Order: sequence, then structure tokens, then C-alpha cells
Amino acid sequence: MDTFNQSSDFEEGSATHRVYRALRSMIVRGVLKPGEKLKIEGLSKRLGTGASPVREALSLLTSDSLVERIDQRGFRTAGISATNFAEILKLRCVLEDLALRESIANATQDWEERVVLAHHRMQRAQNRKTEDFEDLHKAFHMSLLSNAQSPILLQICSRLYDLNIRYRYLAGHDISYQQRDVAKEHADILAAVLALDADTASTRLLEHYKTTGAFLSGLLGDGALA
Amino acid sequence: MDTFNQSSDFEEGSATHRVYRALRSMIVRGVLKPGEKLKIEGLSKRLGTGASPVREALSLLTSDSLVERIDQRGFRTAGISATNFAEILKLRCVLEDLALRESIANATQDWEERVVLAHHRMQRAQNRKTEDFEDLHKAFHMSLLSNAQSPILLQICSRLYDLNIRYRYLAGHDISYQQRDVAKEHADILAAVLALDADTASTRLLEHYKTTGAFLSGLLGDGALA
DNA sequence: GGTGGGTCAAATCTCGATAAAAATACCGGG
DNA sequence: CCCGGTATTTTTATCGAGATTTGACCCACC
Repeated sequence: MDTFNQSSDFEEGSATHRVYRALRSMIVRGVLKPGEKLKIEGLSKRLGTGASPVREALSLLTSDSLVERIDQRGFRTAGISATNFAEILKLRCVLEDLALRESIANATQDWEERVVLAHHRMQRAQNRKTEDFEDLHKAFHMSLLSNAQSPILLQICSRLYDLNIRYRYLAGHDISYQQRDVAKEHADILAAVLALDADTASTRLLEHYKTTGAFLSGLLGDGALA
Repeated sequence: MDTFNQSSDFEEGSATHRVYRALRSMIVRGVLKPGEKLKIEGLSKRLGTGASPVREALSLLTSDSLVERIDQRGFRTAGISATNFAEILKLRCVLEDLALRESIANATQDWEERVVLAHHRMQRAQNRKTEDFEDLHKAFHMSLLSNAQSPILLQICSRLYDLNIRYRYLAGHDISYQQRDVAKEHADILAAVLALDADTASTRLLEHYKTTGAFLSGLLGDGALA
């Protein structure tokens, strides 16, 4: 009954859910490379579970556009391309702009506190260079949007975030991108949001994305990620 | 052994894919009512297949927001509400506007012909009141957007279409909505699109949605659908 | 030497059964 | 008469094996 899952303490939830989280993390972080064939049996053994949960998790990831399915021919991780990346970036700019403005329009004290808290946690993780920075980074960005009373929109943004960050992982973490003062950019965004200045906040947020995007786009164009 | 490739033939594809299409159709068309519990065994027998394909199909539908999953407690069809409907309508207006403009901007002869063809088929089905009108209606609307070089955006629009049309089915087909001259609205949209007049086309398309939306919204508000 | 068909291994997909969990019915006590 | 805890029943989630399909290899044949 006491099964020790050596991978980590991912014991909560059903097997399907655990596998889902594990696989998504592996794909987003580039452990499973773009276009790689995903054999059920291999993943089952690797994750210490049966074939059914793996299959179900892969189905879910298919809807997230992180896995592609070919009928009767199994699963593989989604491919990458410069055009795909450009599309993600563009959609993010449109949709996060929309969500951010609505979030600010609905501003409440509770929401502002959530944003401040999320920012603080991310900041601390960045200073200490802890492992969970990326998760907290996503949490911060989603918290900005979270006050838009629009669950579908938020879900779409969340998925686009994952698709986007995958490219950043693939580009590696030690790249010059970090030399930019990302912390200041975040702080500036936070300030504008707390001032309820939607135009400034949106401009800064989108600039934040576009700068990173242009950088990654360059790498893709050079074929450095292919 | 040659297989007959007929669109009406529900035998093509894997069992999972068949079940997926069947269930989605049943949910969108209201055969399975909002919030209804979806028991695996019942659906297996009803669809003449095993539990695994049903389970997998339900997982996929979860990502389409047509089914809700509660861990360890099975699946049920997504609920409905006035706010949910309003959100769908709003997002559709934003995203289809975006897609339509890009589609028109990329106009090609091939695309224009696809649009004309899709419109003709829908028109004919409406005149003859054939069963497949709704499918062709969706095909027409998607064809308008299909020239936007943005597969992710198109997928989102397709999903939102399904979520939206579900409300229309739930309201019933014999309602006064059909008394509007929908055919003319479609023809006007088509004309503006073929004239490559993005502003007019977008205005008409959104008006088309909002009119239907306001009508359905009224029904929801009255609790007629609850 | 290149092409086409047939065979074989590998992987997917599906099924039925088992174990775990939740919902329901039951019963004794307050 | 109502409430809380236990037993039963229903339903879900998971597993392991069998059936089908795919893709590759090899050999015969043109």
C-alpha cells in the first residue's frame, strides 16, 4: 500500500492526474524533445504505473497542444517552429491585453493582495535561484489576469503560457536573456497594475513579452533550436 | 479489403475517436443534458464499446469544456449559465473578429472559392431543411476564418463555436429565432467577405452573433433553460 | 538493379476483470 | 422523530492480457 514514488512527492490525486502533471512538466521543460515518439510502455515503466493512466494523460495533453496524436499510430510531443512560436506570441499579446484590462477594471483589495504576494514569492525565488522560480513566475503572470471574470479566457492564457515557456526552456536558461533586468520589468508591471493604470500596465506587459519573443525568435530563425 | 469512405459512416477511425464524436454530438445537441452524470458503463453499452475508449473520449471532451471531471467521482456534462454564455459570446466576438480580418488580409482565390462553396452547401441544406444544416453552418463560419494562418486561433474559435451552439440547441430549433432572415444575414456577410471589406464583414458577422446572443440571453435570464 | 508483395516483429488499441473509492441504505441510540 | 456511524451497493480507476494495425525487412520477380 505504501508505494514510494521515487520521482518526487507527486502522490496527491489519481494516477492519471499525476501522470498528466509529470508528462506536462517533462514536455514543457524539454526533457521530452519536440517531435519525440512517446511509447506507452516506456512511459508506463518510467512513471511506475499502468498503460491506462498514461494513455489518458496523453489524451489530455493532446488538447493542450503539447502532444500530437495520430490515430492508430500513437502519440508524439508537439513539434516546434518559428511560425508556431510567432503565433503563440501574437495570441498572447491580444488575449493577455484583454484579460489584464478586465482584471484591472474589476480591481478589488483581495486581488491586489494576491498580486503583491505572487510577485514577492517570485522575486524571492529569483534572488535565491530556487528550483521553483518558473512555477512562481507563471503564478505571478496569471495572478495579474486572475481578476478578469472570465474562466475560459484564463484557461486559454494559461495554455498559451505553457506553450510559450516551452520555447524558453528549449533555448536554455543560461542565455543572455537573463541579463536583461527582468526583475525591474516585473516590478514596473506590478506598479502600473497597482496604480490601476491599465494602459501603462498593458504596454509594459506586452513589451515584456515581445522583448523575450524577439530574442527567442532570433534563435529559432538561426535554426539553433531545430 | 477496401473500406467505404463515407462521411456518414461512423465506422471510420478508432473506437476512441468514434466515441468522441458521438459523445460530443450528443452533448452539443442536448441529448445529454447539462450537468447530467455520465456513467461509464451506461455509455459503454449505449455506444457498443468498452470502457477504455469512453473514458478516453471523456477526457478529451473535458479539455473542450464540454465535460467536467471530478477526481475520483467521474464525469458529468458541463453546466450552463447566463454568465458562461455571455463569456462565450464576448470571446467569440473578439477572436472571430481577429481571425476574420486576418483571413481577409490573406485572401486568395482558392480561399474565396472555399467560402462560396461552403455557403452554397449551407444554403441548400437550409432550404431543404436537411439534417446536416448545423454541421454545414459551422463549416461555413469556419471557412470564413480558415484563411487566417493561425491554427491555434482557429481551434479556439471552433471550440467556442461548439460551446455556443450548444445553447442554441438547448433553446430548441422551432423558436422564433429562425424567423429572422438568417439567410440574408449570411448572404450579406458573404458579400462583404468576397468584397474583401474587412470592416463591413466583421461588423455584420458580430452583429449576426450578438443578435442571436441577445435572444438566447433573454431565455437564459428567464430561467427557461435551467 | 530496382520494384512489388508477403511475412514478421513491435506497438497500439481494446476488452474484461479486479481493487479502490464514494454514494446509498440500514440500524441502533439519543 | 432525528442523528451518527456502519454495512452494503454502486461506480470509478487501474491493471494485465488479447486482438489489430502498422512499419520494416527480406526475398522473389521483372
